[in-house]
Amino acid sequence: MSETTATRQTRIRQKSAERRERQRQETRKAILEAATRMFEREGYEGFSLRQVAETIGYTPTTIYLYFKDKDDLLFAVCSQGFAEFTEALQHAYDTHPDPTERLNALAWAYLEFGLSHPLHYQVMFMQRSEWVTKATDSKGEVEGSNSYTILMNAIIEAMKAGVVRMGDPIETTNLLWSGVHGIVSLALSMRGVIPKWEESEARRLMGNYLEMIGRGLSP
Amino acid sequence: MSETTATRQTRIRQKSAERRERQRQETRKAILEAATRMFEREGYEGFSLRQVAETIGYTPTTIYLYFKDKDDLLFAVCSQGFAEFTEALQHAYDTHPDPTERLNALAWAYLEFGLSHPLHYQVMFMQRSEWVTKATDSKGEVEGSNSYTILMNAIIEAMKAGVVRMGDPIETTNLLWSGVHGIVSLALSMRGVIPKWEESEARRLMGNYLEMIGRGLSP
DNA sequence: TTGACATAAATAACAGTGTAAAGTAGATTG
DNA sequence: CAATCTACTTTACACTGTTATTTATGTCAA
Repeated sequence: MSETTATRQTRIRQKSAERRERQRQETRKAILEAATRMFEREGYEGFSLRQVAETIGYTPTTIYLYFKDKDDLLFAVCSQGFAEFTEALQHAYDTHPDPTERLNALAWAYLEFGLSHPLHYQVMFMQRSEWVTKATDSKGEVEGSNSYTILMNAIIEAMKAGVVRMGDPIETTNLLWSGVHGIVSLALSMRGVIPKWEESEARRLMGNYLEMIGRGLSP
Repeated sequence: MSETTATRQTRIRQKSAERRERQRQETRKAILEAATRMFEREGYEGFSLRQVAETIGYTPTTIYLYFKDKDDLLFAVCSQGFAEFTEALQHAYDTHPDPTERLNALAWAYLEFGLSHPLHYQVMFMQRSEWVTKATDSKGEVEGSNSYTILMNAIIEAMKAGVVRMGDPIETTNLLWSGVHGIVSLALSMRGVIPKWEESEARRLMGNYLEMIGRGLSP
């Protein structure tokens, strides 16, 4: 009997540990969600640890039990952004078999992500761009699944298909990347500053850009 | 006699007022210079009003007698950056009569400014891009003397000369602008983050970009 | 069941930040 | 000489992120 009680006790103990762990992940998730809402409302500069804590009825210091510091929390918020971004590109990649259309679709998806997640985009690629590597590293992603490599693969295939002139794939990827990044970052920077720079202008610019590199990159 | 003393007094009073005004501008300049040094060392996020005050032996509140608030001081720092930037572009414009070379020179000057003034560039065009208009407005510049218009004029002339295909000058300017901005901002964001992205990579990328748009924009 | 222990959360405190209101020596002026 | 004006400081407030310390609360073995 001592044996059965022993096993029962260990079972209970394990269940208990599981439940505690589950609860821990739950409050962690609650903090993260509150932080995300907070970030999407206030942006990078207005993001405040204490306010996040307040909205979910915790003391500021409690957050430190679940995240190393403010940066760590904000990075967790951004990680979701990176995941969504990669997913958007991957979807564009998967749904367009034709090499040329695929490249265009990737550029458009890139733009749409930036326009629909301006705050995320800005912190991911402008304010805290050092996180781009940290994000892909921490998720242990294989080479082929991060956003940069998706773009590069599309370019390599376009080269193979003979619709893009041959050359160092990395250089060409950087060329395309900096182009779309320039359009997106400029659109986000200038929206509300220069009247002309609404979303429509960003889209027209992207159209012109794709048209131009269609000529400039053709073999 | 009362008249001569009266005029003498008024003269003295005026000189005194002038001297006070001169001293006032002097301390204002001292604050601005300290702020500039501070900014170039600490960057946008690390920029602190109280530290600026400390380095020049003033109380924090004194700065408010010369600048409206922290933002106003930082904007004054940036204004110098904008002036230098415009000057660099203007110089590139003036020293290259050939339309094609002129466009290339403008792009290279743009890149060099960004690489040699990374902190200024980032705050001017990435963190606080709303100041681009404020800067040109406050200086009361004519249409033709700000950086954007320099670029556009170069493009208009390149179109007239038949080396760039006809089209809406504004659209083409935006295309070129977003391209070089993409290269510069990405270079600054990724320096130190991705090993490959040193300055040399930015320059190689600019070379490729100019080569490509040479084909893509040719008539 | 009780006493030791671990875990979660809160308190208190520190060193910063920008900013506004009130006070204070010293020059300027009638 | 007294009043006023000017440049500046002192004081204070409401924030910020972060650390060390306490206080409950639940878990666990004897």
